[in-house]
Amino acid sequence: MGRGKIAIKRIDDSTNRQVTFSKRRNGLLKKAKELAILCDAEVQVIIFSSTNKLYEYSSSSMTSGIQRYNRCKEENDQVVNSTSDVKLWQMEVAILKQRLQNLHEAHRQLMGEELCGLGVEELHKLENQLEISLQGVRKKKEEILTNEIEELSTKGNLIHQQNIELYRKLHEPRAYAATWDDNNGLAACNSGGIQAHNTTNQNLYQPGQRTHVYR
Amino acid sequence: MGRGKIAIKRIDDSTNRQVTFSKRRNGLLKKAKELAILCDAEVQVIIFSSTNKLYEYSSSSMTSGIQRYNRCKEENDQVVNSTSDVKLWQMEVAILKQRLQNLHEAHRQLMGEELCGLGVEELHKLENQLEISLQGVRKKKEEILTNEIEELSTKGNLIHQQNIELYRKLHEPRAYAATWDDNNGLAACNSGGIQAHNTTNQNLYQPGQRTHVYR
DNA sequence: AACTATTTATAAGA
DNA sequence: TTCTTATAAATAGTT
Repeated sequence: MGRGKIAIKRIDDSTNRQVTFSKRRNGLLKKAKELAILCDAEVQVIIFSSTNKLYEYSSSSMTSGIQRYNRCKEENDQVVNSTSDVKLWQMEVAILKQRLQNLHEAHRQLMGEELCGLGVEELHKLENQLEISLQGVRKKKEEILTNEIEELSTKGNLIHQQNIELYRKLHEPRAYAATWDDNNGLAACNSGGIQAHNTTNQNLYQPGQRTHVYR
Repeated sequence: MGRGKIAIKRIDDSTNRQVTFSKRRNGLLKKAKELAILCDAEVQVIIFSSTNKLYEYSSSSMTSGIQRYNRCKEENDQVVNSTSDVKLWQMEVAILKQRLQNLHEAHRQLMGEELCGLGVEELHKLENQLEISLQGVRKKKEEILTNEIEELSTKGNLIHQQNIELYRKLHEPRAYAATWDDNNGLAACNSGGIQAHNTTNQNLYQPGQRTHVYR
């Protein structure tokens, strides 16, 4: 309809395309409106131009129209809902809050709080879990402390060896043999390092407490 | 456009309306298609007839078209409302996720897992906490069981009393006074209820075990 | 953006 | 419904 007939395929000339878009877009929207009014129909039209501009017509509200469409399709009702992004984030928040609450409750129970809702069986399980936890923690601590002790011990021995070496060199001109008393004197010099190790060791074995073995 | 001009208002004659709907619906869909092809546009059309029949056209997929529409609408909202809702919800999600992660880590440590990152001091605190928890749980359990025992005991006594009463009534014609032996006989009859109570009580105070009180 | 020759859509009738 | 056809409306190309 016009001075000449055109084939229905993409218009190459961009100016021409833009003009035609403008004209036909208006035509389509007008016809949509007319159809809705004349025939008592519900009509929605969504148009995006090639430059990503949005044009729309809806005989009712676009949202309700789309919802009706979704209902009719009986498909992804939720996903395509009109206020989609906000709703999705809100859902995510709700889910996270629920998870947080559940975890929080479990956490408080592990802390020995909020035990009112629990029965004997549940308390029993909780107790077992706590004992397992305690075992794990104590094992880990022991491991760390044992390593520390070993390290310090090795270091102490090394220093001790060095002392013996130094002592020997000091007394070389006079005599080569180191006596017991000499060694003793050296050990006192080195007390700092060894002391730390001993302190740790003492803490490790706190005896006679209600809670036994490795605090 | 036709033999005569018509006013754009609802067509009263239902047959005429139906026919016009059919014709114009096809026209609209055809024009929508043409617009999309000619002008490289994205077009969706949704039409519900007055008899609730659905007709549609979409140059791409209806779902993606509607989603694009939603996204576009939201962007416009964001321009109007600079501190957009979506951003706020996203922030909330981020905060909740962080909290969840922290709590989760603490939880795992209370379960005696993931202890590698902890030092001796932290392990020590954790251990203390677990012992406190254990105390709490055990106390609670003991409380529940004690109550249960008491209840059973009361019930047992009540039944015992009833038995005495019944026994007395049974022997009424002969004599009113119940002897020691008589009572003893009754207690034996009632042994089931009392027995349960005693068993529970014994379990409660298991002495000299590493894991004491009700496994 | 207006104009207008033509094409297209469609109202009414069959 | 569908076909026909006269006519209204839309619009392609032009200014």
